[in-house]
Amino acid sequence: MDAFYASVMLRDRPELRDVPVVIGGGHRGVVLAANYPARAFGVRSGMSGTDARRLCPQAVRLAPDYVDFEAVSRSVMETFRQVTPLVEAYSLDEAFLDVRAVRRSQGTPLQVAEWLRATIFDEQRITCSVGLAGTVSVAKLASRRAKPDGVLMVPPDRVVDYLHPLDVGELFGVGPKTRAKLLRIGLVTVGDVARIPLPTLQQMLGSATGRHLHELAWGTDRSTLTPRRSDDDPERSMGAEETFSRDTADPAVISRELLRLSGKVTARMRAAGLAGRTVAIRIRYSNFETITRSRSLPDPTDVSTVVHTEAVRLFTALGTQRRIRLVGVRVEGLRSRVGVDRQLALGERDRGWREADRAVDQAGRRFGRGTVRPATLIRSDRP
DNA sequence: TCTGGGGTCCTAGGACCC
DNA sequence: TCTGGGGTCCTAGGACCC
Repeated sequence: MDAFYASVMLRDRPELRDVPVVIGGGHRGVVLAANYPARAFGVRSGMSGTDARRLCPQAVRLAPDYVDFEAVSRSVMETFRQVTPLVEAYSLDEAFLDVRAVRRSQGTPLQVAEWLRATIFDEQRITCSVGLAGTVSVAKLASRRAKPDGVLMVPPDRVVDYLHPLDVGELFGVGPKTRAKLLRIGLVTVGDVARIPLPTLQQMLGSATGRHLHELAWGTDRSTLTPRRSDDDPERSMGAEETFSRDTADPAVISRELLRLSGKVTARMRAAGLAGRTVAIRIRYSNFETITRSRSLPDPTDVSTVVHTEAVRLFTALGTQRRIRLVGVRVEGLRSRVGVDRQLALGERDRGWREADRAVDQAGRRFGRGTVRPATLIRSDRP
């Protein structure tokens, strides 16, 4: 989708369509999306709200409506699946489709692309762009170049000619750090990188990363898709984090926030039927220095108290008195909860907290999320 | 008043095991 | 007397993506 969040929010606000609009970027926040008029002022997603206001003070600022974004996303993904089941959802607003096998039933890739764009515009009143190519990363590059509201095809025999003049930073997976590293040894274009011997790249970037970059430079990365997370292939991790509106060094406040985040994460895990063994916390100090600490438990858990206790233990072990900007809780090593329940019951390590969680989940489903929560979270005096 | 929140994958070193 | 090679798991950090 083109400027997804902005496009969705402007569907029913035609009067804002031609003026600069920024989604997000409130207090301590970053820009989540900017419409094209705002981009003309240099506003980009990911930039701090402060910078965006400096570049374009007259922009209209809107708060994101994720409920709407998710609804549109579901509908768009459904449209994709009308073409083929081989859809790899990459984010809320982006997916890869393998259309090799649907030529007879649905038409050429170009025809499929135009059908998708027309259908999505009819149903959701937002525009999108399509890149067509033989591999995931080249298709991704092509779609970026097709924006806004366009289609670009890069046939296999034209891939190398297309890629090699580009700046390496354009490659899907090459960010500022890698680009700078390559620049330091005089590699500017994708062609420069392609001509470097593979072992040299691997020595510089590590074996897997080096190989991957080499593939990207020749347009030979993967062409098969992994359609969907399944029970055999669940999410690897789930986490929640939040930036305080004011930095704090108060351990009670931090512990309470860890409790809130642990509850949020484990609720999502329980809803997905997942449990995990490794609890990780993330701490960002006022100077933006960010660290993680993690510990693996003997058995997987989805119990909020177990995760919170471990999170607090990890934080306490830091022994820090520094002011903190952000805390986060993440559970890694997720697997299906099937078979985990019995093991926990035998150990009785969670002493009824599992049942408490279940009751909270049920109350939440019936009366709204957060209806029942730990008493310490009722007085909401987080800074 | 600079710098969100949700993820994935890779690297490197050390412990540990056969 | 001098100590291999292969593998897994754990932890911390980092790069990248939307």
